Amino acid sequence: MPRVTLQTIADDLGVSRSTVSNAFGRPDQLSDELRLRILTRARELGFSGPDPMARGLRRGKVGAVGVLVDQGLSYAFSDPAMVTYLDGLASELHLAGFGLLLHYGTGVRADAELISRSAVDAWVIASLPRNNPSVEAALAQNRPLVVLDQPVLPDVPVIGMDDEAGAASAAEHLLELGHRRLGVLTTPLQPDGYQGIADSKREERARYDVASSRLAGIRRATTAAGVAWSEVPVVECAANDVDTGALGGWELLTLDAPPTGVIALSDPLAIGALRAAEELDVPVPSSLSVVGFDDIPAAASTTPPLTTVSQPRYLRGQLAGAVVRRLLNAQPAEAPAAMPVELVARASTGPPPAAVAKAE
Amino acid sequence: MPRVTLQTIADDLGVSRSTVSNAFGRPDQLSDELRLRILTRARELGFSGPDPMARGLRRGKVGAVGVLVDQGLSYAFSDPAMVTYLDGLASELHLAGFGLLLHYGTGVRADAELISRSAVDAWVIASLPRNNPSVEAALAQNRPLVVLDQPVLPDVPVIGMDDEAGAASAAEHLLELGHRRLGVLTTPLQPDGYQGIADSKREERARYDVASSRLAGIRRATTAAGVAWSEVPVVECAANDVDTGALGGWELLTLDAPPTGVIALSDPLAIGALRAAEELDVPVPSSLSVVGFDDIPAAASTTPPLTTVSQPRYLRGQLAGAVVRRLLNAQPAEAPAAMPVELVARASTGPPPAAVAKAE
DNA sequence: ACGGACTTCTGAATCGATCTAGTAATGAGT
DNA sequence: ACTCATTACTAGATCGATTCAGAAGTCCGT
Repeated sequence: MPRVTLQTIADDLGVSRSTVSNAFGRPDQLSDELRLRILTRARELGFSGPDPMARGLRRGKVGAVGVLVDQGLSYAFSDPAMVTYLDGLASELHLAGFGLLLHYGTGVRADAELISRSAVDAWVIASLPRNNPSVEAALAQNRPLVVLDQPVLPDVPVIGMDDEAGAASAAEHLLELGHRRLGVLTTPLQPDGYQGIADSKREERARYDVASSRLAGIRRATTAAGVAWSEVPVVECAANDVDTGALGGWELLTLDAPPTGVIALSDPLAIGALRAAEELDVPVPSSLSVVGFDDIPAAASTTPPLTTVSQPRYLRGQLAGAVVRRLLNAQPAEAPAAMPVELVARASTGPPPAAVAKAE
Repeated sequence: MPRVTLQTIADDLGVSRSTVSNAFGRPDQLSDELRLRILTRARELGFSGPDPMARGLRRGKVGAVGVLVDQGLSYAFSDPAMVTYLDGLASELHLAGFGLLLHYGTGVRADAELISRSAVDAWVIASLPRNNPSVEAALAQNRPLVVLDQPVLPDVPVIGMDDEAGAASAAEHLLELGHRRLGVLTTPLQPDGYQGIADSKREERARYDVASSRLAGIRRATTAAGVAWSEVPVVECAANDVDTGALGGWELLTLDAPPTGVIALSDPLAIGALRAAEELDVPVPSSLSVVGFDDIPAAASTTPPLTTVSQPRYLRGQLAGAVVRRLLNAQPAEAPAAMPVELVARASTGPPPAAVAKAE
């Protein structure tokens, strides 16, 4: 049994294919009476509308925006901040009639190949490392493309925040409270699963721009306050989740001279640090202050509630969608200004313990 | 500047379009030397491979599987069980070269329209209510289709579990411990945002098959044990998350005759119930037993660790992917057997308090 | 020197729609 | 009665690839 196409219906009804096409796509081009007859007969014949592929070819649009996410889906979606971004993105694009085509941005050759073969109208890169073949593949398609967070690419709009300033404000918050002994818990710097102290070489070679900028912000703030960067231990966590954060927290808190203030580059890591502190019987905030990043919903209900750098994530997702739409309409997409960040001071931070403060 | 196509390259090199096509898709059809020349020139001209749409039209495949999720993305992805399903699904399909095209399955007319217009090779319905226009739209495309969990549809393979048996075993577990006063916390029965006691009418009209089956299982078990179903309060939660679960938990625990055993139809709801118990100073498990459903990762580390009905979610996602692949290869997809379920007894359940047990 | 078997490449049909330009018919205005 | 619009529909080119049937050339064995 051959497939039902516009032609099938046209022949059946004795009208031209164009007319049938118009019945679906341009109701004003034919009489209501005929249109109704066509639609009815189409339904009877089991025709569910013009073939999306053929229409896509002719029109030059498919109604899908490709999204490249890091690693596995569970990884991407176990990060609450990412979920919120994607939710904002999806809602905005959905309104404009686009679906989200999810692909792994692993950078593996076969995956990059897949990306080249994907029928989409535009691409959104959702927080990937630099020098990623998957990203190259998406770029090569010469379609509109926007980046969420990272990587920073020439001539590509990035929807990001002022990571450096945000991180600096987190550090300044602790410094102003009197902390001199700081520690950092960072999200991965390279996609290689490394866990542990990140030396300066590793820091320089970072392939995640966001982590890079945040570290730079902290470095700037500490240096300005007279705290040498070399004395700030940076522990890299292999994944961005609470368990891994707890691991990193242990590592920081069991150092010979443990920090009195910890800056985590994400809330899950910060929550992990809180857990580590609890497990090690280090009271927060009296003996240890913890600052997070992103202000995910859970941040408000930790014990104690987490001080964190807030950013409008849903909004940023939406903005990314809006920029994609502009680009698709061939409107210039002035690179949007970085979104504002704001430190939300809750109860996980306070002055350092007197003893340590005096020892300085 | 016109677009670069196979023809552009063919003309440039003085070969036929077919040969250029073969250079990309069938390396054995031409000499290595010519192939290399074509590929090189193509790269120079900024050609990133055959147009996916055109290829899709001709081949009848696009390399994308549509996924219909309930409500918003954040809703779908705030459900850890769903994320795990999708992860398994994505990993399986990814191997076969497919991306996931996410669409909302809201059932709104405009959305259903979008679905009809989507270029995909197959559909996966990820846990939607019955009588959903979006599902109809996907079905109408006459493409391979599988359902994850719900809705149950004639002639459509469902990747599900034996919800009734699982729920029954949860109820039996409590009954065997001696509980006679049970309460149920259910996920939505209808997609209308209702929160509160679900009467029998609402139960009958449920549009979520999974919740329906689980309730039926509990009913069977309680009835068999001589506990009248009409005496088991069923509180419906408007959303499947911890906060909403806590709300429902409050409602159950502040009844005139509060239950000593609560069966939650999902782990987030169960965790919410634990929180409500804590807030109300009801000790678990000495005064209250709580059973969850799904065994999400968080279930093992609640206080106390949650007794829950475990099911292989990642595996089920993969299985769904495998079934899609079979269907795409026109192989018959014998409806796969329902996956095994298993009650994992942890510390959130125990015998009912003596006083209440005696009172019965 | 001839038939067969390869290898390498080409021509043309085809996938299923959209869309521009144009035809035929009807009605309105002068 | 003649022009000019408007409405309702159609013919045919087009989007950019894939693929099958064959053409042209090369190599081999007899």
